[in-house]
Amino acid sequence: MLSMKTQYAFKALMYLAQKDTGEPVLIAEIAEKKTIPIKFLENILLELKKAGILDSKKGKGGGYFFNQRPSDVRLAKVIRLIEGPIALLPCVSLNFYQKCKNCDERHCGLSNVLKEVRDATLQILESKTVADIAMLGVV
Amino acid sequence: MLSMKTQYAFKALMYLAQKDTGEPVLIAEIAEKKTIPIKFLENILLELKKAGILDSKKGKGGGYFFNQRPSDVRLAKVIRLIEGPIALLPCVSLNFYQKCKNCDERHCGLSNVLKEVRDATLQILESKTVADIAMLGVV
DNA sequence: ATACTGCGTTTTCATTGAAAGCATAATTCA
DNA sequence: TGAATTATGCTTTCAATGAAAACGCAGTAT
Repeated sequence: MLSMKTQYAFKALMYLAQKDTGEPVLIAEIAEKKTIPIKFLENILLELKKAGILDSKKGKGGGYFFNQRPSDVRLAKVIRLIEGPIALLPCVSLNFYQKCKNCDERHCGLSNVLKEVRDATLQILESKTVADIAMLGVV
Repeated sequence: MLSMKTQYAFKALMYLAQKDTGEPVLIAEIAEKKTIPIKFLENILLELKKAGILDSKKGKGGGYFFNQRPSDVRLAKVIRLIEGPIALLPCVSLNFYQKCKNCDERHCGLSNVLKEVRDATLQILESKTVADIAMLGVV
């Protein structure tokens, strides 16, 4: 299951994408509209900024806005950034690989199956973007 | 990512399935061969027993053994039992459904995508069994 | 200059994961 | 019957993580 943090990240991104105007949006506004604890949200938005997905402006008229186009932000990227590995085991992860003790991966039936799961999952999460999930939200 | 507990559960099940002989196997033997903390393993095996997957016998010559055939134990069942929901969000889970606040699921782009992920995942985890992953392990 | 707004650092609190300890119940075998 | 063997039940512990709250600093517009 995705953590609260990741869920909040998606809600914030969807909100920004739906507002559509390129104008900066206040953290406080996102927090209120999406009922996210404001200090927690600050953290999340900062991570998204450091990853190059969002950018921000301080002072009056400041706030957060997209640095990349929402249609360029793949869901897999957001999940890896906020949540961590997508795979179900470390020894199956592409981006966070770690060898698992006590199992020879070449012949481990479990990791073979979980690789299939990973690939099926990634095929979806790498093809869908923030723009996709924001559009459906508006319907 | 799957918890240690779930990984241990799979290791134990694979070990039992590979031994093949219907004879009871000591908790201590599984714990040693698979380097699993013994008291933790006791708990796990007990859960598997309560779920009807394994059975046990006390006293000399006792231990754990399969109650169902390994080829009847789907991976999805084990994960749901030990780990919990397979879906990435509660509002997308079949077996552990919970409504999520602040989002109308019918029109939520995120939950729509995560439903696709869930279905792709389940298609694999519902079709593979303990027997499958145990066989590959022996190759 | 000052109000506004994001940034940084630290602390807290509750929950969960991952065990360890110890006593009890069932079974076998001598 | 009794002792050894093995699983079961119940409680406690310990560390890590998730989810925040507190407080103050830094940049920007007017």
